Amino acid sequence: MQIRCTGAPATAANVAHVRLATWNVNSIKARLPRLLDWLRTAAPDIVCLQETKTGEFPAEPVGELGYESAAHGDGRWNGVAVLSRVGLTDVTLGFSGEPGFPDPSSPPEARAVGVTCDGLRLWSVYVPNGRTPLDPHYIYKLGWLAALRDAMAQEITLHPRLVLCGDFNVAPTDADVWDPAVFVGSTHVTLEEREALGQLRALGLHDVVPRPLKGPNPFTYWDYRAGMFHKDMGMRIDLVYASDAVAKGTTDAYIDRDARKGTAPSDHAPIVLDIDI
DNA sequence: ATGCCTTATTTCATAAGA
Repeated sequence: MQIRCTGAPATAANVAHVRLATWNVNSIKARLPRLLDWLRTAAPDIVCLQETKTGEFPAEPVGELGYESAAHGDGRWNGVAVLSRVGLTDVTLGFSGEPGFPDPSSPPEARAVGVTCDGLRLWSVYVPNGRTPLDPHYIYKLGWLAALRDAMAQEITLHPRLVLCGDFNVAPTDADVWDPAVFVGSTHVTLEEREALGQLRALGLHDVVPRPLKGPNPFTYWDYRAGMFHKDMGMRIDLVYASDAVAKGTTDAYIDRDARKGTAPSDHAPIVLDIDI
């Protein structure tokens, strides 16, 4: 974070700038070369990562670029992390009341990590997929989101500058999928899932919709198959939910679709926010 | 053009993704 000293009177407070990103990398191991390249060019101060898919986070190579890291991983699936070059403290792995699978009392999976970076409280989350509305994983997804809501209700009272971001595996509206008709009867678009997002927003969190760099759709995910990216047949399922203070200070938010191109991309693109505080 | 699926693992087959 850079501090711009204007020399103005004390009533005009100095403005701190931070560039924040969130990106489902679909394996940090497979994506490490692209992540490192992207860190150099996009120059984010803080990066929330999802689907790292490892218990052994590559702290050293990202450290060489100046980033501290906090990682929560459990092996083959899931895994979340945060990188920061503006400080990284108060790391919380998972949240109070977080359910597991198959039973809520099962050990929680590695799907949430909370950190504090230079006055911002951040949560990087990877919400359960749900598979289908008739699958036990769907009940798990709804229970996980309800527990997340309760945890964030506490967090926002403690941290007015709160950002909850990551892969929510829910498209907030029909405009957030390339063809709503295709998704009838599927997970990610049901009323219950969308109401769960509404419960998060009811806490005072704002859906910061990023601008696409091409075309009208703010999609963040495109299936690898059948040239979906090239036809812009995607979904907006990666979300940034920001408290008032953070949302009001956001000067830009965009989807870095270039990161979805080329050799060995993730199936998700990063969202980048520029924030003045 | 951006180009028609990818990942990790119980690895030459499977489960999972959304």
